[in-house]
Amino acid sequence: MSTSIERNNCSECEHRMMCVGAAAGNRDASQRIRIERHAALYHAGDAVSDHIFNIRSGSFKVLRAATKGPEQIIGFALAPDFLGLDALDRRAHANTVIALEDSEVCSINWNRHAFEGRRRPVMRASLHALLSREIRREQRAALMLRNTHAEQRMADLLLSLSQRRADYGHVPEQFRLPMSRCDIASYLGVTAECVSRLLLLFKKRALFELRRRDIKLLDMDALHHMALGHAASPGLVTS
Amino acid sequence: MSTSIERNNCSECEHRMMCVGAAAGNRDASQRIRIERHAALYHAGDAVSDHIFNIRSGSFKVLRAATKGPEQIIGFALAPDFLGLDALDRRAHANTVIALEDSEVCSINWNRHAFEGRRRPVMRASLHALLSREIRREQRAALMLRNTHAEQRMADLLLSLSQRRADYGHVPEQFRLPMSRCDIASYLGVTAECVSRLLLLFKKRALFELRRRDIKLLDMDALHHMALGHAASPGLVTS
DNA sequence: GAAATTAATTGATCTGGATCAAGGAAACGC
DNA sequence: GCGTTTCCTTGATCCAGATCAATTAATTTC
Repeated sequence: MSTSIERNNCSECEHRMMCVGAAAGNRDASQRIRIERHAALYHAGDAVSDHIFNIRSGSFKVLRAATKGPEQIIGFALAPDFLGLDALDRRAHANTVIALEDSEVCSINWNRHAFEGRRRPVMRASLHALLSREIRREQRAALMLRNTHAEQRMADLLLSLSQRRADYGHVPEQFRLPMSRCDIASYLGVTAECVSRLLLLFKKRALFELRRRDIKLLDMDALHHMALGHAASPGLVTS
Repeated sequence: MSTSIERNNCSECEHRMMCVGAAAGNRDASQRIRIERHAALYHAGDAVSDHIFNIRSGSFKVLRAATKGPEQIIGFALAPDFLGLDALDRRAHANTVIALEDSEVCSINWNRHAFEGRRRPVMRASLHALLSREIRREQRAALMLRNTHAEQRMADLLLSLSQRRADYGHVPEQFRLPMSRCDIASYLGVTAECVSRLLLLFKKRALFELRRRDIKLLDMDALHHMALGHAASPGLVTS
């Protein structure tokens, strides 16, 4: 459960096209940080530095230390997502971020690059864009949660994960779920039992193949249809 | 259903302490816009100008034109909230914003003030802060929706409305709900019937007085307790 | 101000998912 | 390797909230 830090040369970084750090054109804009599975990038209550984090590889869960009972997962972050955008004006983080697998992030001093120097319009535009996009992403997540049927939520999550892989240039229909069933349940606002049964049901309907955490989507159209709330067929119990 | 526009002098504006427009110190940074009840500030699909909107009086509902069925409400906005923060990097709005009562907003050209001139650190800091805060607000809304029990969600909404009034310097326990039961239902992700029954139940438990849309919170502690998921007593049916 | 809409309430029934309760299967520790 | 822990699955029951159906109360409209 340790982290290691090293210098990073943004101008040679493979992500420079989509990274604010690189947009600043600054060679030492960022540090690369390695985080082991189950380790935290930061905890709720930790002091906020002027840094945001860009995921280079791996995945994370973002969670709120629950007032009651178990942790509540408020999101999953995959490369090339950003973390820490919700705390730019805060002294302490409100959420905890845990690596779901061995991961790497770039740490970017946004404050320095946004304000220092007289003109960095690209950089600033990127930061505004990032923040605005993050707002839309959260809105979308909330929309998903207003679906009363767990089926719709699950379909939405799977498609979202698939889409994000596609955006990153990976094959969208086959991947490994980095999170546990329990994490999925918490994110969707349902119980773990419900997740288990839903996955079984979806498998029976041949929407995907699933073995442990390896999934291969077979019928994306049906998933899309389902995510929009058109109940496909009977329910959980019936089949 | 019309809107009227007039010039606004930020330096004399009563909201200048909490407004980015005023932080820019620019006299003609903003326009004041009056919007009648039921009129739209903007519709999904409308072109995005370089403006964000600061609510000076009144209230709005933010909704996504639903793919299926009726509209889905993704949020309520009250003075002194901002609108349009989710579209800074977009050409078209994704959401529609409708006034719940006759309202006034200031329209602020953020792009101009963020980039033009060589130094407006306060202004930029404000915009970043606004965006970051909006992300946290959305995260909080999503957290509310992960509560499986409608009771918790309702309690959370009422407290949120109350809190926002308190933040704005108004009396927190007595106010008028600007939105319909139907809007509340959509926002909470439950049916209108459920909202109606919940309000009745809460009233029976003496958590508040309610006549039409005028509410007076009596037991804020109980509401807080409930919002955290500690079921107060029996359920909807029993009492 | 009466008719026509629309919003809100109330009741009865049904069901999806929670909850309670065991088992089984990987991963982890030594 | 074996035991331990954690994760996941499966079954049975129950209940909160959806759905269907009607009635009542507010707004609009003319």
